[in-house]
Amino acid sequence: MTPGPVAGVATSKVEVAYQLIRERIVSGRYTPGYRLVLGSLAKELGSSTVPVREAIRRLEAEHLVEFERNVGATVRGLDPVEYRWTMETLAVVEGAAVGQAVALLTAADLQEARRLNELMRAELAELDRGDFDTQRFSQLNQRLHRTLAAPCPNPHLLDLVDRGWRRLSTLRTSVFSMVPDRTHQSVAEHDALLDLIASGADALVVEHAAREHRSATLRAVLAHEAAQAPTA
Amino acid sequence: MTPGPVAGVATSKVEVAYQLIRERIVSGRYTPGYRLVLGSLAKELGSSTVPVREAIRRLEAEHLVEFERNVGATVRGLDPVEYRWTMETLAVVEGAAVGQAVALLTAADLQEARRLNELMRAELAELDRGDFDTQRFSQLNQRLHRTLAAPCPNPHLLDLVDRGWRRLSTLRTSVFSMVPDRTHQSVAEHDALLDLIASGADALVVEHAAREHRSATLRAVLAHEAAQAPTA
DNA sequence: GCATGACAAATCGTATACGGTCTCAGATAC
DNA sequence: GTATCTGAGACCGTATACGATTTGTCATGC
Repeated sequence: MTPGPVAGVATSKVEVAYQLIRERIVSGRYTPGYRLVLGSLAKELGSSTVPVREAIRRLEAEHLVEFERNVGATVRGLDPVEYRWTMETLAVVEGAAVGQAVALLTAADLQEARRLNELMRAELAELDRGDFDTQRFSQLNQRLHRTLAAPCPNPHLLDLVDRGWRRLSTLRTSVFSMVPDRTHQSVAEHDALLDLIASGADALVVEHAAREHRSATLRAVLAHEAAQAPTA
Repeated sequence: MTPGPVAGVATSKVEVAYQLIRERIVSGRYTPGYRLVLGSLAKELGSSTVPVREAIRRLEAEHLVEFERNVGATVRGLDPVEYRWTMETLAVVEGAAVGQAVALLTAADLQEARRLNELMRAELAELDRGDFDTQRFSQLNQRLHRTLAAPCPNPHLLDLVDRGWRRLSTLRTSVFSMVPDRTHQSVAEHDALLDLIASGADALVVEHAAREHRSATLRAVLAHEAAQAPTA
């Protein structure tokens, strides 16, 4: 036996199923409401339903899927209310993570963050030419945020930040395509945040700025929603 | 079949196993390092290993148990490092929750909090008589904290707070019995925090105070540990 | 006496099987 | 035409079974 020469056995079927399903949710292949049928997934993975079930329960714990007894699992969407809770929580934990990371940020980290923001700015220049790639912009944005939070020494906090990002990634459309105004503001706020860090500002001040940066996005989205559907 | 007349089917075996094991961990019956053997638990519960396994994986997601492939699950302890990460994270999320709750706190909530703190103070008076009940003191402390955080409208945040508390409850000995000094300081800080809230202080100020209150406990424990075992 | 290897027991990981529950379509009564 | 009932199909929940992996023990060789 042993199909894979060495590393074949290292990962369990649960892990395989978990990675596959999660990737499909995060990448948008499975959109909110999509039904995750144990039997079908098991057949596709060449396994039984037991590992698939366990993987789905794990995704449930991360709020990526919804599970109803005797009915089944569906991909969870982010309704406006959930979006708000998630963003508020992310503002808190990401702010704290960045605040704790600031003392450990190296010059290289800061430079990388600036580079990413410049790439975002460059992408933004395409906007006038009608060749703006929202997907790429969002990806750069996330990488920048990750760069600033990564040195945080508290793994629990980083895990909460990761979970928040993952939930947001289930949104089919990027926030930046919904509220185009936020693109320019975002880049400008990144600059301000990086300047603040470079100036050696106090951790609490940086934390507050990072939190405000995310809260501002949330406020923009809420305002946009209110404008779209005034009869809420 | 159907041993229970009506409500027997409402809960799944997974849920039963989860509740049972969690209760035993939190109550201290299963101490850190205790091995959770699937077969034994299944036999005790009158079920198969499959639901027990799922329950244990759920507890793993909450960091209450540790799972190693092909080896098994053990109850997780809070080593000093883990304790620190947990307390730091709790300081952040609990602070934020209290900060968000402050605008929604009713006079009755505040009064209840004051009452609980007075009960703590009363318990403290027993300390000199050698009749101090650490358990009760800790319980009052947690109820007070819960009272202040509960009105926070963000369920995600409250969930994180709850998880933090649950992890801390796995400590066999209360912090207050380890570092007796913190008892008096804690009560005093509660008073200050309640005064701050009653004075209509800004949410950010309250948040910071709540965070500092918990951070102070962490610092006290760390200092105590350093004094106990200087050769770390 | 200590290291090394093989064997056995314990336990995990997953496939298969089957009973229970839900959903939905079609038929029947009004 | 609408509402209710009935039945079949799909799917979930869990028991059982068995192969795979780990761990500890004991014998063997140095």
